[in-house]
Amino acid sequence: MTVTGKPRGKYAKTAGRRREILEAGIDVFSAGGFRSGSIREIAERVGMSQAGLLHHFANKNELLAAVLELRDDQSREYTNGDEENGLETIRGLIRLVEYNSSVPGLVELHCTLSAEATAPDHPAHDYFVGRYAWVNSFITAAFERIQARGELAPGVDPASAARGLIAVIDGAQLQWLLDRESIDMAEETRMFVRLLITVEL
Amino acid sequence: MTVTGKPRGKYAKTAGRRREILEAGIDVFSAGGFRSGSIREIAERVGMSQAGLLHHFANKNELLAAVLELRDDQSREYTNGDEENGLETIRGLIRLVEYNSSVPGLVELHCTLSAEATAPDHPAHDYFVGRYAWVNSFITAAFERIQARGELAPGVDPASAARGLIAVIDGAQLQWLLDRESIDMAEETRMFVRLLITVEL
DNA sequence: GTCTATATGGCGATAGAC
DNA sequence: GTCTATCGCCATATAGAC
Repeated sequence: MTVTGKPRGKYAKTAGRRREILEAGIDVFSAGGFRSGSIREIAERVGMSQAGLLHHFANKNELLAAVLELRDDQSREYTNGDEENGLETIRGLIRLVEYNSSVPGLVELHCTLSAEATAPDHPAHDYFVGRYAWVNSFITAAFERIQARGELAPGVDPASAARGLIAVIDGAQLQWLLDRESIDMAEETRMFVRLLITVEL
Repeated sequence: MTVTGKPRGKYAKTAGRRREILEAGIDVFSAGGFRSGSIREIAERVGMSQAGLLHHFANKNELLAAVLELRDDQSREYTNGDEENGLETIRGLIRLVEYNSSVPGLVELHCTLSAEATAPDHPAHDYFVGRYAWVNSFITAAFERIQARGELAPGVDPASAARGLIAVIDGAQLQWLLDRESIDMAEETRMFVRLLITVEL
């Protein structure tokens, strides 16, 4: 949605500032959630006043939307695997989980906001509902291709496998955030996938 | 921790009042989380002033602790199965998930608060860390007994199975709260358990 | 583009009357 | 046991100077 043609002149500085704000926004919303995180604190982190921040984003909701968009852009790079090969899609997902272990802030952001957003009146509710529906159909399609090659364990339904895989990933994140020594998110994910397929992962 | 000997006289009314407050607390903390939920709103729901509520609970944190304790008391009844039979313990867990489908408020409370409490400075952080550790060892022990009877699928580690089962349950709750039509929590849990064992569930 | 100042309102906690 | 009143703090958003 960002205008892409003009990153020069004084707009370059503005774009940089916006980016700084979004990074700080990830940190603050990660730790306190959206409702309790304050744009004041985000502003202080980038060394400006709260009113100064609101020059770049009309209001708090718009800032949240921009934060979510940035997060999406970043993690989408990981899912760009071979679209034809279902197993490769799943492997890409596991690589994403592995990468997530190195950026606790992003995991915290997702976990905190997705739970908060289960409330129907939350400003990110529709975003998360849509996102889960999309991810679900994406992973279901991958398992369907795996099944078509006869590599899905007998009695396993692709859609159910997708829901289960997403659940395992989210649930493992929660356990990991509560106690980082308690679980290896990627390993737990691999364990689950191995139960679902008949070939080497 | 409640004094159990004296539910008569004027204390009976107080105990009833406390209970009312806790029920309303579940509703409010479910919807808005602890940080954004206000004791003012809880008070209004039971028809009293905020100061009146604070006669029963010294402060907001103490109210949260009491809410969590009540929730624990309620769900503990479901885990009282046959301690010797590992599979029966798992079945009890699935019955609990089934029951949860009928009380969205409790699911919301757990999902919202556990995510919020991943922040180390959250007043319920220690509670959730301890609770997950306890549940984990409880379920691990169940899978160990299943394994001892030769009913665990080959190559499955009891501790890993426990972590995975907890993850599936938590993750399914999140999907269910975001879209109640998208998933059957108990069925998804059963699907996972069937992958882990070699006998009928 | 960033600031100060301010309007407006919600919060938790306490003091003290009844 | 419950209330009203109030204190002190923090929040978002806006107006207007520079």
